[in-house]
Amino acid sequence: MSGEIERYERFRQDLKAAGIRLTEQRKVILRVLAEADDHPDAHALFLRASAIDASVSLSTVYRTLKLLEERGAIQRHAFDDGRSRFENNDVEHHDHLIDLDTGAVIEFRSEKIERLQAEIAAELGYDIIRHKLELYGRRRSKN
Amino acid sequence: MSGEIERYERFRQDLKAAGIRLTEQRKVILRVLAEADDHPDAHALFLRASAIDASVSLSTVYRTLKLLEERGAIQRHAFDDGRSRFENNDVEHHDHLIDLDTGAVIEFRSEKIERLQAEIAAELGYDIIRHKLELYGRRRSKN
DNA sequence: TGACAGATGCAAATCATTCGCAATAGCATC
DNA sequence: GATGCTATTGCGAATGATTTGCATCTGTCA
Ligand SMILES: [Mn+2]
Ligand SMILES: [Mn+2]
Ligand SMILES: [Zn+2]
Ligand SMILES: [Zn+2]
Repeated sequence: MSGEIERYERFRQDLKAAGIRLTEQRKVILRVLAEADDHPDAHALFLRASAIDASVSLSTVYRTLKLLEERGAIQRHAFDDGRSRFENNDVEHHDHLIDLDTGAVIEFRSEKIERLQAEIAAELGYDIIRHKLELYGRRRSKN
Repeated sequence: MSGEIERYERFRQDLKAAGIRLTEQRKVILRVLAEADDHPDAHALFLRASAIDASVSLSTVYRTLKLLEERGAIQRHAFDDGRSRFENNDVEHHDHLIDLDTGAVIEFRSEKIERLQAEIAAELGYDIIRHKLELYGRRRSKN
């Protein structure tokens, strides 16, 4: 992918601009996150980071994830498996369909659903700050 | 509410039919669940049950909740506060809007959204087994 | 009423995530 | 390039919700 380097640079700039130190460990984690095109959990990211630089600890992975989430650079998801999963936040908003058999996560976006959600909230007197839409399903048997 | 007793009876019948012992503790927990019209977590249910019968332990609340969930009698929700919340499963399917300021949980149902979800899944080659739609919002300021 | 498998309370174990703390290392300055 | 201050790190211990092992109790059915 060509976007990985830009993505990494964006992370880097953001931290630098905020006066946050760019440590070796953070660089590695930023790189791993920039390269990720899936929805890894903290442990998976720790493994990927460790492979590049064994000095990265799980604690620092957690701390960096929290930092980036607070800064809006990444998103945290809570699918039904107990762990938090993360993904870059520089992509268009989308929701997820989780394959119950394989665990595969499929992304989709429905303008209509997004609009309906806003309408429903408005009718109830609310503004939506964020939302969560997850479909859990099984591959349709082809008979 | 008039439905509470029927609801309690339904729980009772279900366990009995499955050859599961109707212990004092289970009766109390079933009653508390039958009376609940909110989305309490395990600890809240434990408090309500304890008030009726101090011999009910938190462990048994957890065990009973798991039992009822497995039997499809109650539903487990995982809103963004870390704990599981429960509700009777004998009501029409609905989704939730959570007030970020008060924690209030508002129920709603949109036929259109339900339909759209099924369509999207179908297009992706999937059948939806279950889904989760949660809106997190703030009361619209009235100016 | 008796027997016995299933259920309970309690404490200890899990599991993901966070935290305290002493040691380390960015980075601005000289 | 060396220095100093402070943020950051790794480690292990703490957390908080939930589960589990085990000795003891109790429904249920004969
Ligand atoms: Mn995604
Ligand atoms: Mn509900
Ligand atoms: Zn959406
Ligand atoms: Zn729904």
